[in-house]
Amino acid sequence: MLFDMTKEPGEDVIRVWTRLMRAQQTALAAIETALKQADLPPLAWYDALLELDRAGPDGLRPFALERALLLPQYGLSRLLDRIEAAGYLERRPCPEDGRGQVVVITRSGRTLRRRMWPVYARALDMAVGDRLGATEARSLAALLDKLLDVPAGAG
Amino acid sequence: MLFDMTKEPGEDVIRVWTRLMRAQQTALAAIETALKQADLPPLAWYDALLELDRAGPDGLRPFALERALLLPQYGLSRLLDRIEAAGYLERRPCPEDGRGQVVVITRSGRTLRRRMWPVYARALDMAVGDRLGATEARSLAALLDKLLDVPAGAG
DNA sequence: TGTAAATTAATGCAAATGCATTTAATGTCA
DNA sequence: TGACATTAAATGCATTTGCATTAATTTACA
Repeated sequence: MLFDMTKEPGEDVIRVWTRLMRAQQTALAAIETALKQADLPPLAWYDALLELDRAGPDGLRPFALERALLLPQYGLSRLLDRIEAAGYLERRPCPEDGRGQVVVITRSGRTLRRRMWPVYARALDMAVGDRLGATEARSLAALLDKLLDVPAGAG
Repeated sequence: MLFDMTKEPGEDVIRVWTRLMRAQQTALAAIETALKQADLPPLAWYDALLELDRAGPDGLRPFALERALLLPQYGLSRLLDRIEAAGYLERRPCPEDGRGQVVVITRSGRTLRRRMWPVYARALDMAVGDRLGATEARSLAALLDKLLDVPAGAG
């Protein structure tokens, strides 16, 4: 038999799942609320700007960003539309590939990211940091790691 | 000083946060995909139907469901619209409160929930159960608990 | 009792998301 | 080289979400 269709997730698995959903939702909501109250854009903008800032003046290809942020292709395309319209990034034609583009953060994009960070950081600390000791944080990170997709070549 | 505005989340806190986001997103996507491929409605429908099934023939008030499912008021109102339109629940006027309603699951709602469960369960096991040992699952659940809002009266 | 405040739920409208398709360029290989 | 498959990114359209407001009670209390 290829699959055991009758196997049920145990109590503990369900407990992990419901808490995972709720913990993420709660922390995310706290962070989004903090950003909104500070008149700042949503967290997704921060994530994108951080990647672009790290990438430096050479920028990033959208498909790379797509994978880094775990966004669907059309989702990223439209996120970039909005951030670009606000002036925080530029889309340039890609010299090496006529189909593609290179996305580069602007100066005001870097400024925005720096302004967002303290708000994000404080909310994150309240939602996560303050609730865990150092050992707990390390254990939790390690356990969550097991739920992430196994890197190619492993297994 | 009331707040230390300079405090930054430590490395480990950030690691916990990014993994929390990714683990939840990955597992949720796997479950939603499995449901969709089986031509079943989204997970939110399951959650609502499960609560209503548990509540039995007396049903539940929308504001109670709202809290159980952590949905915003308008979000729940519209989720109920859709599930009701599909015939899986009924909204009845509430005898004790003229403003409110009582939401009751229908027979076909109970059937749908039962049909969804094996699909949900198998996806959940692949995303979570199979990746954790029994001890790990218990530790993870306990650690995630610390991120949930402290019950009233504690602290 | 009568009036203000609070609670329950719906809804109009704008913004975001999901899906499928399209456009344009690149890669493959007979 | 030329046809076919593949990849990069955008977009039309329907669905869903978010926000603010509204409508209809019910509760509080002066």
